[in-house]
Amino acid sequence: MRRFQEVWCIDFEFCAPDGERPEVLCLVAMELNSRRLIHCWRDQLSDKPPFNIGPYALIVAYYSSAEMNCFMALGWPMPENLLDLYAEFKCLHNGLLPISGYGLLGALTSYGIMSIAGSEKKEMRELAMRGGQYSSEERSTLLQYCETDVVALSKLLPRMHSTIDLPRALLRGRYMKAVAHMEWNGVPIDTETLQKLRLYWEDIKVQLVAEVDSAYGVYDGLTFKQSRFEAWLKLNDIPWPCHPSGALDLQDDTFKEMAKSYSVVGPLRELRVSLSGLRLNNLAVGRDGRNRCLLSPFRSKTSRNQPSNAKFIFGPSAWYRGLIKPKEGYGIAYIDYSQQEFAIAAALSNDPRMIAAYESGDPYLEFAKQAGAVPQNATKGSHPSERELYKVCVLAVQYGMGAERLSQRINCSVREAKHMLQRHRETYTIFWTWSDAALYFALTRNNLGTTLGWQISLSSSMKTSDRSLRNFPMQANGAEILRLACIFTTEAGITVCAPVHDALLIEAPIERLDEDIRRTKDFMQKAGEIVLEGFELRTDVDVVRWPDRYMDERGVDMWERVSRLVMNLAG
DNA sequence: TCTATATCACCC
DNA sequence: AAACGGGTGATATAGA
Repeated sequence: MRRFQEVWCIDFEFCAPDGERPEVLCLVAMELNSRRLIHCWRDQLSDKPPFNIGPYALIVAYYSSAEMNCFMALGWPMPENLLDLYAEFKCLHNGLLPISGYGLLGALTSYGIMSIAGSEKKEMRELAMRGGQYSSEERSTLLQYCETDVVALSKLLPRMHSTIDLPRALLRGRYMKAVAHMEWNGVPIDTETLQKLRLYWEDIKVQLVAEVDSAYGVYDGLTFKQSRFEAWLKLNDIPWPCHPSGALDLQDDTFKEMAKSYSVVGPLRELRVSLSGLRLNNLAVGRDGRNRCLLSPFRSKTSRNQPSNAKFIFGPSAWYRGLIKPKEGYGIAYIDYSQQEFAIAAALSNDPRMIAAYESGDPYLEFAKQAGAVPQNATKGSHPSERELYKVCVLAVQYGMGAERLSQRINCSVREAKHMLQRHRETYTIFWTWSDAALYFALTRNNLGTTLGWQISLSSSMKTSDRSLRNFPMQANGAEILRLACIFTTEAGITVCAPVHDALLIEAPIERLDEDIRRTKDFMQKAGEIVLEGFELRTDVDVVRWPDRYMDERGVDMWERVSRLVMNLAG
């Protein structure tokens, strides 16, 4: 901290309706050396911050993506150095489950710092979210509350600072700035179609149920009644698999299996699949037609973002992505890492055969070759089913799947599944030795971390499975890599609409799109090289130019089906 | 009628 | 004891 002449703890109050950019209400800031305190209601804020944000100043905040969004709303440049105590607290206590959570109050509790009650905080947030005009009394209440958070921060920092790894903390701070950019940009949505879907969805569902359920009578309105289904099964003399609890097993897989022997349940299955999902009402789309929501950085144990599935366009089934559509004159590109976790495993373990498999361009087929399951000259076209099996096997290993489950998954005997998993062990012995060592390290040190310092601590109260620990380096380093990619791209002025775990959605005017894709791919590769000591990750890209819409291949059928029904209903 | 739990759907 | 990593969220049913 010595290098900083000024250390400013800051907090904004703001109003941010679903899908909209924030509207700033007020700001409180405190400089820690001089204890200088600044209070500003929104009308007192000019076009630049009332404090130093240059190279010798440190800006400290809790969940700073919100503060950076406020900077953007005010047209302010972002601070050079940003320290986010939320990210740091989460990193330091990840896996330890602090009793009051990972919010500011949780952090304060955890360090024994007194502050306001959670109920009061909630009340104040509600007052801020109300928006509109505020009486002078309300203004001073909000400013006062805002100050309590700043005072809390000023107490929290000295308690935490000796345990903070500053260079890496500042890197996480840079990511929070990138998050603000992405939240600010949002994803372009075809609002006309969205509106129609919202308008007619209930009718579509009713129509679907009416058509299909007349033959079964198991629906009550739009809800599937387990008890009625049970009665229907009895009536038709169909034995149905049950859970250990005795309840019917209603998984789609079970329906699929049963439909093979009892074709009469087929249409019911299709109906259930169609009705599942569609929660368009919560999708957070602003008046400007952009899908915008909290990305919730660092929320998962592996530090991935965890935005709300209901609000985020990449949350629900893939067919919803048909709603993503660039505005006139623009194009978008979805750029994702090819087999990212496999590559990370290869790079970190330095397993030569695994590296060779990745570098072949088709790791799954190459694994099948290395395992002797297909001839050396096999191709994706000549051995599609074998490739698929070995693909599932690779993914199974990444998640620590056992032979039992794998055999169900690929429809083979347990013996055969065991054999496949065994071949993975034999083919990638170096990887397995490394994975064993990582697990041993984690269990003896009660801690496991990434190249750039994200860590999980093991506690007796929250036992972490071996499978989680073995998977951690892949997933958490993958998250680090994507964070770096977000930092590089946003700082270079590329419009990033959203991060999706191993992918970025970017947007550009059509004439600049190819150039921005090229630059993004370069940045993504560079990000991988930093975390993986020079290992080169590949990326794939899907490009869409106005007036086309984005379409995920898994969603084509459902999209077309829904579109047809909407068209009929709209007349 | 509300809440907790179980189960399921979906994503990477 | 079970054995698929990390998640969010809707829904059905059971229990208070």
